[in-house]
Amino acid sequence: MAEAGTGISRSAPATLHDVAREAGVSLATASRSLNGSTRKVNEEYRKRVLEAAARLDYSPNLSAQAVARGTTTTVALLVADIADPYFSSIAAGVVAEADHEHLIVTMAATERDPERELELVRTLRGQRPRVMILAGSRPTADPTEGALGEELRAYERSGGRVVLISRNELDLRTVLVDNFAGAEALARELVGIGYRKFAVITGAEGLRTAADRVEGFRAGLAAAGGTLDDDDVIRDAFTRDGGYDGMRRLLERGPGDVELVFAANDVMGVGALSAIRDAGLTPGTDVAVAGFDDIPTVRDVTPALTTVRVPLEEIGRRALRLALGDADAQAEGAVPTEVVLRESTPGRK
Amino acid sequence: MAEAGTGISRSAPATLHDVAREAGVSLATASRSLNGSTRKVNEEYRKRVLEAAARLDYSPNLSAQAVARGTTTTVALLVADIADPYFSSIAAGVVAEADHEHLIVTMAATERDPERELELVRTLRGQRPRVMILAGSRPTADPTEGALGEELRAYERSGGRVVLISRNELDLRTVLVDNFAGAEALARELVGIGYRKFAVITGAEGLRTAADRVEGFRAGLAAAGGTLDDDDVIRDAFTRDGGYDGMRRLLERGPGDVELVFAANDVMGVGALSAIRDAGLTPGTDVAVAGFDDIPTVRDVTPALTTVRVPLEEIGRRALRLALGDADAQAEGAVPTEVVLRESTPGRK
DNA sequence: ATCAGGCGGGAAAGCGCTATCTGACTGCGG
DNA sequence: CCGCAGTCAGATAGCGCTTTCCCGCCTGAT
Repeated sequence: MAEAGTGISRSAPATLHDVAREAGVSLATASRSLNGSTRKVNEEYRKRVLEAAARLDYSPNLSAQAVARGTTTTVALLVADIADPYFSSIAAGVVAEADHEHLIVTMAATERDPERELELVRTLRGQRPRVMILAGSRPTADPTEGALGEELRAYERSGGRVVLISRNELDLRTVLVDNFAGAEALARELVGIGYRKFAVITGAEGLRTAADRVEGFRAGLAAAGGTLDDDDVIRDAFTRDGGYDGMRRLLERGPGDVELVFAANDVMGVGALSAIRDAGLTPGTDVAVAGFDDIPTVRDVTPALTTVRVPLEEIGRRALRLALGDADAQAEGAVPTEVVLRESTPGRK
Repeated sequence: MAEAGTGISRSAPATLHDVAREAGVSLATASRSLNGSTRKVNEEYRKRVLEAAARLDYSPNLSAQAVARGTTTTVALLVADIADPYFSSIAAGVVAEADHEHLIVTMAATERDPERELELVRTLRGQRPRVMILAGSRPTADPTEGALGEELRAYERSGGRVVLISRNELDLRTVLVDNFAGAEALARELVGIGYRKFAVITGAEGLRTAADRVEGFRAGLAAAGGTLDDDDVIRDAFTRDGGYDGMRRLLERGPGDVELVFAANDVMGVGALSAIRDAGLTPGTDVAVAGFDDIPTVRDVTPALTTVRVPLEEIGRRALRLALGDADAQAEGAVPTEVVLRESTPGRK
């Protein structure tokens, strides 16, 4: 077994064949004892196989099993950016649930590039994952959208399950977050505690999630009596730096009479807080800020950020359950959200 | 091809066989044209194969390739907690570099449980990944350590590559972070700007990374002239809540004369800031705080947290390069760190 | 003309498994 | 005492690929 040269023995991992030989049984019996089968195996034989496997440190080759069985134990997860707390929280949920189902998660990052996303879906299809979860919305008017839909449908036709998170552009299973209702509720509450004049910082035009949040916010204001001028809707990257930048631009336009800025997600909100501070103002007091998502950090910034809680990890879990055909997950509607008022929006009454 | 019943045609994905038939060539030629080979294929044939593949929307079955080639394109990544910014930043680096090398990353979370870690390593070995990256240190005196080492060594013997991140307990390739030097430098700088009396909040005893940071900090103080009483070293969970809790305990002991609290990582530091604030004090002014890692959020908390920058994403990239035998990565020593002074430690001179 | 030698397509032998099929052996009713 | 159904180990035919190996063909040197 030892190879000449290095002196370090380099042995290929034990195969089922090795185990069978070591145990003195047939390949079939070894397979049956080690990896469940409907058939019964004599207790004596099974024991011998298990011992042999332990002795040889046997570990079944998942690729070979996948080929033979025609099905894998893999879940593919696509996110925009792994380091973004929004996505890493979702990912944590997916991984936790996958682990529970004895599935393995493979992960890739689209970097918010639709072309890359398409490319990744193509590559990951090669794995024949049981499930494919796509998180993070893409521009509504994306030229590759058709191709992506085509690709995903082909994947479903071949037995795979696709689940989208918070994006229903494509006609596929989706874990829907009620962005509209959440933002609407937020707007009402903010008006309720005395705010009247609002501005919004959001992502690029056409980002579904962002658009829903802004629309919901608008609807809430309309109903409750707040105002939001069209040119007080600032667009920038859907990231922390985008939030910082958007806020800076807003402030540069002169103080104006904006009382509260709604950032379409928390990372932008956090960036906005910093921009306000860097401009020499006091966030909360001089300009109130609210976000969306309730990522872990927002309770630790100062002032703690008012936001709409989205149960991110639960969404990840639910996405996987939905893909696996869990009846409950199917039945539930959009994921409920909850307004969380904190110090970044002190009451004005 | 269409199945009766549902009316929805459900077709298995095209196989290489299908492509070969469609193109009117042999399996071998199809394989050679689609997935590189040393051998040349007639341009005319190659074209026909490529067209046929496109027409059938062929996607090579990676499991089958893995079985046939005896090698995969998979990288396995183990982290303690995916939602923790420390790990998600590292993961982002690994994924980015993997993508660059056309490798696929599978990810699992140990939840900081050594038994689970061992279990996961066993499972993931079944994938026969080319590389296995373990991030996050484990207790030095862990009973399963021997078993883990055994498992990893067996994996290496079978041709795999293990890389550890910031933990060198096991005799394996490691991306080492110079925790000691970083903390030492931090201590010197803090003494330099006027601090004298310190406390530390760190993780459970025996956590290598945490221990190195505390030791380094101590060494720096010893050299520069600061003091740190033994009972001013608080231990708690190595998480945000652990930091909060540790700080709370420290404050409950009465104000004392501690000027600056060094938290062994940023998430603890952020928790500590919140604890200070919740106790009615002003972090930075009443009690200064410093952390370690420079995770993205720390520049957005108030006061912005003084810390030691660790290039987390770069570490992830480097881990993979190291595993793949990149000469540069081999040659480089420990990852350098850099002290970043911010408002949480205003000068006292 | 002749033949060595490259070239490149196709047949087929695996890769490590699972699942179907085969057949030896049991036990039981008639 | 025969036959028949029921068990369960073992042989074997795949799964979707890659990679020899074989062999016909064309080239070009002799």
